[in-house]
Amino acid sequence: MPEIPAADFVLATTLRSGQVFRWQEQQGWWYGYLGDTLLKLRQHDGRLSYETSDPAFPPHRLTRFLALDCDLAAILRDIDVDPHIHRAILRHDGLRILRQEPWECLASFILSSCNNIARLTGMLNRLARRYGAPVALNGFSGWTFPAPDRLARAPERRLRALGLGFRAPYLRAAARCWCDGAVAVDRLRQGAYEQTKAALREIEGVGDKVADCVALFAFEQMEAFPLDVWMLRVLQQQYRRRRLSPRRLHAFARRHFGRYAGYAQQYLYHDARTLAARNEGGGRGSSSLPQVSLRETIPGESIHPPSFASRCEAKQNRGVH
DNA sequence: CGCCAGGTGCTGA
DNA sequence: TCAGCACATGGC
Repeated sequence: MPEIPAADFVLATTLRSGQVFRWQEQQGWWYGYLGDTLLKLRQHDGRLSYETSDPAFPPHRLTRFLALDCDLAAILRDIDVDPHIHRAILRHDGLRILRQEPWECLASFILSSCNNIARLTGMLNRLARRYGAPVALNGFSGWTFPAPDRLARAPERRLRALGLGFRAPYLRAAARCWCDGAVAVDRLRQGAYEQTKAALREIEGVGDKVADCVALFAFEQMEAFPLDVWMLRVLQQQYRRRRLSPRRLHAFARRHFGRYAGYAQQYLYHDARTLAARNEGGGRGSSSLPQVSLRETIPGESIHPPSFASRCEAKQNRGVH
């Protein structure tokens, strides 16, 4: 069985940190995809054992995907600028930002909007089963993620039937864009962050947040700082930046953390989510992060404004019957 | 059963 | 530049 060195790295933390959604652990092995290759990984003693469905799969492709060629310690030293990020680093050291296949990354994060990871995983797997290709490795079998031209041709109602909801037309539009060659994929890795993000935002259905995710997780733009509801809460509560619009929060975070802001984001994001999970068992709203909305909670105020999602539903219900 | 989920595009001020 | 709104659905 092939192996590669994997120092300063924690596979499980990395794969569970919300960058990828179709990897799963089974009997001590992690199964997932890199492009059309099915991979099987296990970490032990600072090394990584792996098998693949592709006999010609070169080891350096795995090294690249897992970003094992990066000096993680140096990156973490660079972003370790305050007590909050320091705590997150101590808790999740070994988490690395992957280098994903751009198309699957883009599609995944388009579908992530107003969604939770469990359901997103289901949506992606249903898409793969319906439009992808079967692939197997030892006892494990699955489907590769569909190429963009397959999804560009898929009727919107078929996509909706897979449970994509209002994201279906966004995904289709992005698939068309991708096929049309409207996206200069090769350039996105090279250029400056602003250029990459602007190019991604040209795609219909891609806004600030998804563009930052794809820039960071697929195009090695380490200063990209995806600002989702979790990070909004972190910045508002831990960093006491209330009353700032999302735009200004984003600018603050990039300034505060610098050239590896994306790494800081990922550590803070993962820390907030695992903290929330830890608090599930205990009190209800007693945990530090949940319950606060986009805009503001005034210190000492007992009433929280309604969250984004509940406001969405209130609107909907009003229109019913 | 109600709350929430790694948002985006459009509109009007 | 920013707030408010519609958009659909299921996991927990």
